[in-house]
Amino acid sequence: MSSSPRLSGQEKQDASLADILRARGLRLTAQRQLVLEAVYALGHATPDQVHEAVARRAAGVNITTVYRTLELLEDLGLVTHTHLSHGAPTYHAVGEEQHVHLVCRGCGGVDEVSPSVLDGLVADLRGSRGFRVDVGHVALFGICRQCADQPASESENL
Amino acid sequence: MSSSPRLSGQEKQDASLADILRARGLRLTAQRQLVLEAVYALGHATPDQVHEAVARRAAGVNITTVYRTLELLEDLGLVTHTHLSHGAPTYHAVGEEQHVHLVCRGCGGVDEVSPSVLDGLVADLRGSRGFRVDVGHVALFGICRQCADQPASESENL
DNA sequence: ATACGTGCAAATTGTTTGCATCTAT
DNA sequence: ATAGATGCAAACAATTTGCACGTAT
Repeated sequence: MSSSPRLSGQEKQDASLADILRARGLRLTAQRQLVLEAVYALGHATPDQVHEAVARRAAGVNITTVYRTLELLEDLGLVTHTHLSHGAPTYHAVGEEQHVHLVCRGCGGVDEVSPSVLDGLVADLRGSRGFRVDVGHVALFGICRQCADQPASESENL
Repeated sequence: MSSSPRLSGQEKQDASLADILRARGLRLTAQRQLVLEAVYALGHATPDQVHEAVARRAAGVNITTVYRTLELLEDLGLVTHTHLSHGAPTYHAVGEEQHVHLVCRGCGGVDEVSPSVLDGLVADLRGSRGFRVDVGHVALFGICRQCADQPASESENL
């Protein structure tokens, strides 16, 4: 079955998923493929958003299964999650391009920048404290340029 | 209102709280004083922990009130909150010494370091993107030295 | 006196668990 | 066939809301 070295990205996903599951004595199911594909397709997503996406492809998949599957996939090292703003965890595929989130407390917008902005910090913390920053998990809160410019005048919303 | 320059820290808290509330036409209540004092005393605390602390001083204060009061105090600029690990918001007083949290995903421990480690990053993001990082809100996830050292062998804890 | 604040209970939202059934292997 | 996976409902936890009563001003 290793006779066809030409696989699409998704086929590779599914193939490695199958392998990884098999290596653990776990089963490959449609739901697990769908959840993994959804995470890849969405880039970022909360469990709820993943559920929506999956449901569009195959109605009837329970959100409970999405939770269980995300946990499993994370355990398998295929996805991770970050905590943006409030308590909403957002999942993304491991191996995706890493990025740092800039969350504006003014407008609520989320921007992304290259993790390279953290290089100095990462080296610093590692040297001084032996702490390895997980660059894929960083979310920085603050005020974006736009919100900083307008003098917080009509920023009142209800 | 600047007639008595000699006040204890707590008296100052209460005094300014009263002033700030009055300026908005809001009322000074025992609950509001207690919640603010609890946040100062605890340093960091989840709404639940604040509630516990308040309840020790005055049983019967409802957690609903704690939520509403924390929101109010944040609105007044007296406290802020950060999101550590999962979804637990932790509140702390504004003006308290700022610090960056290092959260270890291995052992779950939370360490604190001076915000000065972010100086370079902050300047960078401000220059390149106009984004003002809220230094008091930063939590960095990763692996601490101890967990990094032991080869993830017996790191299993139930 | 009067509007603001609180307590209590119920409603929400997000996530987890128990269990009978189903299915990949 | 058989252990693992899923769906459904109920259990949970955290937070919010509606409303009548209480109280700071």
